Amino acid sequence: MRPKLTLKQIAKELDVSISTVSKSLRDSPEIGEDTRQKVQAFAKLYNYKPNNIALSLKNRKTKTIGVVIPEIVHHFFTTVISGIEHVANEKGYSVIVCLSDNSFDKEVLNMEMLANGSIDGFILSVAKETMQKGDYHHLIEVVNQGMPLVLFDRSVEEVPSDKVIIDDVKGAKKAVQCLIDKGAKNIGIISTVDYISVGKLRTQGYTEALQENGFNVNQKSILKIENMDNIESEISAFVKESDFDALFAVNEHFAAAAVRAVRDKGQKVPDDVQVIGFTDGELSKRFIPSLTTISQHGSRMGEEAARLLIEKLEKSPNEEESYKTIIVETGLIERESTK
Amino acid sequence: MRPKLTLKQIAKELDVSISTVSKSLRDSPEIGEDTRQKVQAFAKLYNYKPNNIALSLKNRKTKTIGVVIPEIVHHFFTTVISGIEHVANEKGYSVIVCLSDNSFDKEVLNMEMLANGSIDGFILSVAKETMQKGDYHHLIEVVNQGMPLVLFDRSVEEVPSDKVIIDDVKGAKKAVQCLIDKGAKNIGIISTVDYISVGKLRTQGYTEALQENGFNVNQKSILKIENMDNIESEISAFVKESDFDALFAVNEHFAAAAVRAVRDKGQKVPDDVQVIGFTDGELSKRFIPSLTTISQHGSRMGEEAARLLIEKLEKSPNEEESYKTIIVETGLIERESTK
DNA sequence: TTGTACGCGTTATCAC
DNA sequence: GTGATAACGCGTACAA
Repeated sequence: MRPKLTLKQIAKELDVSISTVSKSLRDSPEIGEDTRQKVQAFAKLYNYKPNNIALSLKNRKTKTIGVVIPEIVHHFFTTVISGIEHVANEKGYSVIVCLSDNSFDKEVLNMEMLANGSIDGFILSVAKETMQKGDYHHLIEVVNQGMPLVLFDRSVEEVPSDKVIIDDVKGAKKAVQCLIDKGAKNIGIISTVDYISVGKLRTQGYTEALQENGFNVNQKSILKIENMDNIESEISAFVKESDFDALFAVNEHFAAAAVRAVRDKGQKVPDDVQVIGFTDGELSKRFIPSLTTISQHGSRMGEEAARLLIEKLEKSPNEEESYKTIIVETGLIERESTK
Repeated sequence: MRPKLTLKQIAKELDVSISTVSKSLRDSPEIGEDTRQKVQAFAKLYNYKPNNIALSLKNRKTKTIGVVIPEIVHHFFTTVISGIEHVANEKGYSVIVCLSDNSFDKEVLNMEMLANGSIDGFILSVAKETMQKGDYHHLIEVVNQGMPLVLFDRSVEEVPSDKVIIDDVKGAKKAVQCLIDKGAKNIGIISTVDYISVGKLRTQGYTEALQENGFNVNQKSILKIENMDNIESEISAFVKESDFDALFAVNEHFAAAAVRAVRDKGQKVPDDVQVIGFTDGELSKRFIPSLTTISQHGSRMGEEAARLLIEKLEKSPNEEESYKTIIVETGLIERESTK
């Protein structure tokens, strides 16, 4: 077992001073050709790499991005991570991923842990419980400390920061309009409780789209799901209750469960009931029937968020502060679950 | 904007020495009651937290685990991350996640980046390209440097390290036996190319199970898929070619595509053709018909891997070296895609 | 051309 | 009881 090499060891080995070694490796012109060669050869031979921790301490920069997300099982979040990773690595940054499990306490804890020097900036999507409480002082705290923060997807207005979101209202309208265009008359929505911003906004888009097309909005056509534990039965009951000819689900799990509920009721998708989802994941693609959906471009959101963060990290500190909000366009992917 | 507080600043503010502050905060008995109170009050008020980077440098420990996985879109890997996160956070460790994108070069690069002081140990699943090349010297290198490494899922014998794997052969046999027990006579397997260890082992299990039951093994009943890009058409052609009454797929994407291929052929699942998958993900659960599958317990694998790693990190260095291999049992989850 | 000294933030050891 | 000093590994301004 051969432990990592340090400048000090090289210096001792070659019988020169530490700074000579350091300078040689950084190709400083102060150092003579021959010593430089010698040192570089030695370093290469024994595969010297500077210690990141020491560099971080010295430069007050870790070249690491902290990502905090509510859960990783939603395919959407994994695509976001993938996008973040992609541009981060490209620019020489590492990515620390922490899961809040949708818990306020875990979110706070994770952020404290990371904020104490481990990272240069945050990319975060707010936990469900945090939105429910409406308590954002841990977020505001980090930006006050001068640590850049980019919020994505589940964003909150109260926090002054860069944001990467999609236009949920517009996306939802797109979905509902699509259903209407295909002849739907009685459209139900399967959404989340209102304190989840995206659920609220998508419900709003649904409502607006109906109104703009001269439809009535019936509260019985709106299902708001609180937790993911037994969505099957909730959705099944909801579908049985009314005579829908189309359903709009705010995520792909809901959409898949909706299809099942329709079939359990003895109806067919898309012939009797059309179904449209939100977020384009593996499930939507592989499902039978494959699911028409509003695509959220998770990896692009991740890329944008990373770009935004790194831009802020690398700009000179005397530039004036300004917060951007990037709205990633949604798309409509038509597949088998609509006519 | 208020930057982070350091010991030095507290010392200056309170007009005492740095070491007095440090000791006070660590409740050292050498310090007088009143100064200690004063310092602690001040630190609490301004929310002092020691700088992780400085601690890492001092302690030669980062309390961070590096996880390198081939891809994150496979639901299996996300559950593993989730498991790792879980026990790591519990024991005060952070998790850095890096994606190799199944590329040898990215795997090497990521590992080098992390190995230079950023982390205390690795949890890794080998990239496809790496297995193909059979070049593991970057892995061997890190263990030679004394950095603990735990391999999971796609493990390789050549590397001396702890391992967390499932018994792929046994799992596959379980799947095939299940099909045979349910009356299947002509079973096809949809697997990956042989250099992916799990694909090879599961194919082996398939073969053994058939032989043990007195069936012939027909090479035309074995499909080995190289890349995920157009599995649909490959699987469709494979299914049309033969007259299978059951299919065993080595992951859930293959299984879902198999169901579709069967239906395209005009047959029904499970009535005409039974289908069984491997890995229990969202897709298998939500699919219609829901998919019978061999469960891989990804999050348990992650937990075991993290436990193994942390155990090694925290044991005294003079203990003798030994490598454990933990085999996580597979389970059979029967759902609608089998009779 | 090379080496010395300092600082990043922390803790441990030793001196006062 | 309190404070100065060294050390972790590195880079750099400055001195020789």
